[in-house]
Amino acid sequence: MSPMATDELRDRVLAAGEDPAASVVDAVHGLQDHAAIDAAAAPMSIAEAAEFVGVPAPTLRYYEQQGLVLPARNSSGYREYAADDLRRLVFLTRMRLSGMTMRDLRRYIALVEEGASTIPERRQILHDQRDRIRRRLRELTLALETTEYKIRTYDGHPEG
Amino acid sequence: MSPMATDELRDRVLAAGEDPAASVVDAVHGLQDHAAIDAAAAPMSIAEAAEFVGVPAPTLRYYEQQGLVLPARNSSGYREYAADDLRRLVFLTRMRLSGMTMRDLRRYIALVEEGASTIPERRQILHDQRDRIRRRLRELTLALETTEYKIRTYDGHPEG
DNA sequence: GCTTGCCTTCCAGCGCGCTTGAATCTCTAG
DNA sequence: CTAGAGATTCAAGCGCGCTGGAAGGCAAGC
Repeated sequence: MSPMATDELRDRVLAAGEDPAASVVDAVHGLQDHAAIDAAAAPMSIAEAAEFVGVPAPTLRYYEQQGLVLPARNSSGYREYAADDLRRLVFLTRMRLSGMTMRDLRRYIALVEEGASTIPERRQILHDQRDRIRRRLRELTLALETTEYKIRTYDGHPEG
Repeated sequence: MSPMATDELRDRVLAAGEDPAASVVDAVHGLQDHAAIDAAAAPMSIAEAAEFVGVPAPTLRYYEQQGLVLPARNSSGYREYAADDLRRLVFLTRMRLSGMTMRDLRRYIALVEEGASTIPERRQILHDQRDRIRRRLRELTLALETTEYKIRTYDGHPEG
């Protein structure tokens, strides 16, 4: 088990709001990928974009530094996240939440920017990621059973 | 997302063997907790114990340093993992695999060593952990759907 | 004009969970 | 007797993904 830095976005995202399980995840789920973000809407500031996808603004700067999203700048040098940038951010944060590493995400985005000829490799990356998610789901299901089993043994001794 | 070090055991465990998804997890699943480990069997060396639970030997030393398992020593100072130690190791590695942090695990084990009066708090820890696992399962299910959706969009353009 | 607040860049530091290296000791086989 | 594999301790280092601080620019309200 290498350092679970990948778990942390999840933890932070979920630790916040009132409904720790639903808020961000559900909000993101509402946007069915390339739908639901109005292309004509005014671009967002970094603070607005951060709020929108549920991560801190410095994380967006970090993602930009990693080459994952490169928003335009206004005349003062401020970032302006347009609809395309927001769609990509939604994708990125979802993939991070799925446990995809920054390394793979960098590779994937680099391919996206290279054009349609890279679609086969992109598909392969997503296939692999899908398999990892499925494997992880199996692990977690087993872990859930184990935990529930243990809880039941304690429930057999409710006096403590 | 803070560093996901918690993902690393999982990754390492699953990256190894021939059947990357099944081997260790299934082996561990076979041991239904406090069953299936022969109390009368000879104690294991650190290398054997490591192999048994599917982690490197240094990790077992690390766990010991963290107070999670304290095997007896033979006359030469070598560790001897007895049945109880092995059962605990199985528990520990499963809980790590479920995403439980070292911090919580330290707390939990400390309570175990304090005796039966700590059972209510132990149960609470496991309840919380169960909730985290369930939440994570929901997230991953959503991420899986997103990934599969994306794959389908690529499959619509099989020429690349 | 000045304060307040959000923006900028750059770079260093952190938290987690191991992982590795160095130096040394012990057991087994030949 | 000796070589080699495997054990020990201690402390330092790593990889990942942010996170925070310093130093300063820009915009809006009083």
